[in-house]
Amino acid sequence: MKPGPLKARGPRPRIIARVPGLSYGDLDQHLGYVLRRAQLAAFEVFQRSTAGVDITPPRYTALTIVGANPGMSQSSLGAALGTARSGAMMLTDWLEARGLAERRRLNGDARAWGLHLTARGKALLARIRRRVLVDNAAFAARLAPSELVTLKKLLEKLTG
Amino acid sequence: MKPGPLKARGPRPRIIARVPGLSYGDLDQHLGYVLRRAQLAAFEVFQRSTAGVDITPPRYTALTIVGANPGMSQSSLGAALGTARSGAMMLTDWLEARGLAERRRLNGDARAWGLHLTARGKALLARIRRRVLVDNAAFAARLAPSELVTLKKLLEKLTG
DNA sequence: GCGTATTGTTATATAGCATTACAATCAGAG
DNA sequence: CTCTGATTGTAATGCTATATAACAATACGC
Repeated sequence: MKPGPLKARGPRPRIIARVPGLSYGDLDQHLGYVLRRAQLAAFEVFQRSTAGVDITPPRYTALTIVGANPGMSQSSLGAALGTARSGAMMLTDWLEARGLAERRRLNGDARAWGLHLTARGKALLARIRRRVLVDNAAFAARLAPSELVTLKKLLEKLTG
Repeated sequence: MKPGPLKARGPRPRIIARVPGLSYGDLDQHLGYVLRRAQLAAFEVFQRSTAGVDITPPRYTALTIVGANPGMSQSSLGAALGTARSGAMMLTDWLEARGLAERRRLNGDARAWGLHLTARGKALLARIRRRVLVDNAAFAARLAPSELVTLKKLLEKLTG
C-alpha cells in the first residue's frame, strides 16, 4: 500500500487517558490490560475512519470475510466471528437490509443459504477499506515500520 | 437502594478459532483486528484464572486501582476506567455489596465519597492477583522473555 | 451572595450478545 | 429403504454492560 499523506482525520484518538496523580498499581504488568488499552485505541481509530457510515468492527469483518468467500454459509460466518448462529443471522439481516449482501439458495443443501456480496456491498467495502487502512497506518505510525512488523508478528505468535 | 444480587453468570468466552478452509481476506493487515484477537485470548485466560470468583476485568481493575489509591473518589475511578460516573457507581455498589470496598466521607468535600478496600477486599485481590499473574505468565510464555518485553514496550509506545 | 461546575445518584434506554426452542433438512447406521 | 441424530436457519426471550439525562447537594469563582 502506498504510504500517502499519513495524516489522521480529526483530532488524535481519545485513548482512555491516564488520570494524573493516580497510581495504577501493577496493572501494566498484566498483558491483558495493556492489550485492552491498545485495542480500545485501535477501536477509536476505526470509529473515526468510519464516521458517518453505520458500520462496526463485526460488520466490517463480516463484509471482508463474505467478500473473500462467496457462497459461504451463515454458520461458517458465525464461527469465523466467534459468535452464535443467531449473531451471524442478525449480521446477515443487517447486511441484506442495506443491499450489501444477499442470501442465495445452495444447490447442495436445502437448509443453508450461500452468502454473497452485492455490487453495492463490494463498493462500500472497497471505499471504507481504503480509509480504514490509511488511518490504521497513521495510527501505527507511532511505531517505526520495522517495529510494526515486529508487533504484528509477536501478536500472531501470541494468539496462535 | 442497592442493586441486588447482580447475577453471577457471565457470557461464554468468545474463543475465536480460525475456521479451516476459510479466507480472511486482508484482515491480518488490520492492526485493530490482530489486537482484538489477542485481547480476546487474554480475556479468556483471565476468565479461566478467575473461574468461580465472580469477577470481571473492570472489577479487577477497580480493585487494583482503589487498593493503590485509598480515599480516591468515584469520579476518579470512572475516569481511570474510561466509563461514565454511573458506571463507576454501579461498580462501587457491587464492591460494597460484597464487602470488598467501602465508602467513607471525605472531610474536605461533602459531596464525594472516599473509596477504600476492606480487609476482605485486599485479601481477595491478593489471592486472585496471584492466580491471574501466574496464568498470565503461562499465556505469555508462548513468547520468549525478550519478546514479551518487546511486545509490552511496543504496545505502550502505540497507546501513548 | 450568585451563578456555575462538580459529585453522587437514580431512572431509562439501547446495543450486542447468548440461550433456548423449533421446523426443515441432511447424514449415516443398519 | 427407515430410523436416529446432527446441522442449518430462524424466532423469541432475556441479560449485561454501558451510555444518557435529569436531579439534589455541595463546592468554587467572581
